[in-house]
Amino acid sequence: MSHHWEAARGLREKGHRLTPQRLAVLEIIKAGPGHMTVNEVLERLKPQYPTITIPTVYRNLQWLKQVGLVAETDLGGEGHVYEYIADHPHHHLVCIHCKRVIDLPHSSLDPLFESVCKEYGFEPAMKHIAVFGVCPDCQKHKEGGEEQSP
Amino acid sequence: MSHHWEAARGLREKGHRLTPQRLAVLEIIKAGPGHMTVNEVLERLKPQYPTITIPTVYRNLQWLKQVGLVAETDLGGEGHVYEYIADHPHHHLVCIHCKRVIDLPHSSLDPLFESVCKEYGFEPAMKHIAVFGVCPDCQKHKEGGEEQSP
DNA sequence: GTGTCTGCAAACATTTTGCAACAAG
DNA sequence: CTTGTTGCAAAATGTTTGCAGACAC
Repeated sequence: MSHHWEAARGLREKGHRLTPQRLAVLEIIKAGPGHMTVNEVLERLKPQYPTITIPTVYRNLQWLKQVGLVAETDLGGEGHVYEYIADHPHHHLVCIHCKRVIDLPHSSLDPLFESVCKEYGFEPAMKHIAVFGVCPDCQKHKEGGEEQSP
Repeated sequence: MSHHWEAARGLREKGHRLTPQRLAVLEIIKAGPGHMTVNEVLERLKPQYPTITIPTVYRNLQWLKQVGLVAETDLGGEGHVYEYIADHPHHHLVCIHCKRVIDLPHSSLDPLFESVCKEYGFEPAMKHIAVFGVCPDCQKHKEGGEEQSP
């Protein structure tokens, strides 16, 4: 449960400083259910680190994104969401009605990425893509529930 | 240069109110070069409508988006960008280095949209998708220009 | 010990809202 | 005339910054 510190250890060699807050943010984001907003990360951090503040969370999330351990995505809600991505990139289908998020394997994006790469010489660098649309359930009851968040 | 009012006329039938500001926003966004931020729209509006304000621009942009004449996208910069889309959807490749935006025909997205539709029963509803990555030029001089905005 | 990170407070930018006056239909 | 829109001011986010003290290395 703590061998992912090794990934962080490697970062220390590269001149990065491993503070408790950084490792805590990393653990939270790794353990968390899918993606989390900055505030969700903060709330889960507070029990262990009551003194932690939003700027620190922002800075550490940016840092984690920069070193490639975390992906930042805009799922259309309030603010960005962050997710741990070690080595198996995946993406999201976001229902614009019920706000449900369906995981999309990276392979579905491959054709797009490849055609973009071959036809335009453009090298996609997205760890996460959010495709907005209507999920099967909401297609059935199109006049049913607009908002079914918990 | 004003036959696109017909599109707007049709909206009046459906109970939408056609104010000068709305038509002005539509004209600006239609004439504008590609995509524009809210502030860019506002600035271009001001010469003709010195009294127009940000909330009005926001509201009218939302309205245009709702009636399907304008697409809203997050290109990663500050705030969203808006673009006129009558009937030929297209998408964007955004270079994370030089910020250049390359147009991507809708056909490149078709395989993705179809696979998502068939395999997940999920109906994509995105008018615009932004794919972030590195453009050919920036791949060549990888240590060259990070920021080459005007 | 040095240089970076944290925490605090405040600033910032973007987007939204309440409301009185106004204009489209 | 009736209903929806405008413009103004202000608020509500979400995110960033400056700085003194603390901490990793």
